[in-house]
Amino acid sequence: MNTFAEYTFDNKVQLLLQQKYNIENISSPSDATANNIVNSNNKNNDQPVTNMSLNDLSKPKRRQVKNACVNCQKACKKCDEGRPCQRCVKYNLTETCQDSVRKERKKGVKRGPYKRGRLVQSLGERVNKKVLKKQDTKVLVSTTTEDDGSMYPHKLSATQMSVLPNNNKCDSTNEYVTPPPPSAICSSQNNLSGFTTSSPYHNNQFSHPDSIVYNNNNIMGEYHHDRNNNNVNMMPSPMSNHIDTMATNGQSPQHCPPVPQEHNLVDMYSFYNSHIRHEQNSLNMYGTPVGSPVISSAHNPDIALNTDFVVDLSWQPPNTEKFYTNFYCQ
DNA sequence: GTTATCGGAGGTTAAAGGTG
DNA sequence: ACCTTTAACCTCCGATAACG
Ligand SMILES: [Zn+2]
Ligand SMILES: [Zn+2]
Repeated sequence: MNTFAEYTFDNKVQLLLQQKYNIENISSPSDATANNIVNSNNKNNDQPVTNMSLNDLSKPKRRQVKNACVNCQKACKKCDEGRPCQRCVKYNLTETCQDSVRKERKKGVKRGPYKRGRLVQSLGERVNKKVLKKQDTKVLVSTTTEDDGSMYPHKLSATQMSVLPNNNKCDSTNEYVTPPPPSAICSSQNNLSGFTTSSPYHNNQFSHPDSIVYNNNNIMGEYHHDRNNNNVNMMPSPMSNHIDTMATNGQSPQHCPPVPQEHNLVDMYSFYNSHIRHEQNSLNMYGTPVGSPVISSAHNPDIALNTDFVVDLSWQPPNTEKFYTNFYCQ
């Protein structure tokens, strides 16, 4: 049974999630395990958690009733749901077979800080869970991977996805900014330190969307970043003929410092976030500076090997409905 | 041998602690 | 606001005691 049928991802992604969480249906209980425990002040690393099925081999779980009857409780014996319960019938205690009363849990008991640290899930983990819980069924997908420039999810495979941090939203103001540019698997002519003018990301810029909204196997919308629509605050991407920035809306390109080459996405995006976006992005001008990362799996094999999705979580464009989880697929 | 007892292993769950 | 951890509270397995 495929419980992901109504999802917007291709079968490979669904299979990957199923295998990863060792589940068959969505209502399975919490899958939190001791994996990936870090100190609460540590940074989130985006290594995916595997082996959700470590305790597969353990004995079956003990079943117990929610509320034992008074007689069984006193005897420390197994009760059942019936009133009278089987044991009370057997011992002729049917008149007194009633639910035992449960104490209310004490309030105000201080505990101190967590002793074992906190299970910090990578962004990808969290998003996967959302997917499994059928939240955010509207998904924005952007990709640039195929040779033909197609952006459509059915062309993607799970192994080509990776995870990005959630840096889309301004933390301390009401200003919403563009998310960082999507990474892309690029041809060898691209590198980490900048876009080239012949990036396959844009080699079909007028015939292929840079992003699409994909919902229940239907294409809900396409977005081209050379459109000048302020309200459609899609991620910017570099125009091939823009040297300094990828300003939209006919505004002049502006100079900005290049993003240093980094070998991990978190670092790159945190740089982008802290140094670039506040200078470059505003409600009126969305720009991606030269030097914004374009990731090539050839340049950073770890990305291809260790990650599943490229994801930006929800952000809110000005004066529009809330957007949903975005999956950037490498 | 049969039944009663009950320590404590294992299960449940809501308040405390933590994050964005 | 929402999620995870922790521990209070619970059930009942199974070792042992009590019984006859
Ligand atoms: Zn009972
Ligand atoms: Zn009973």
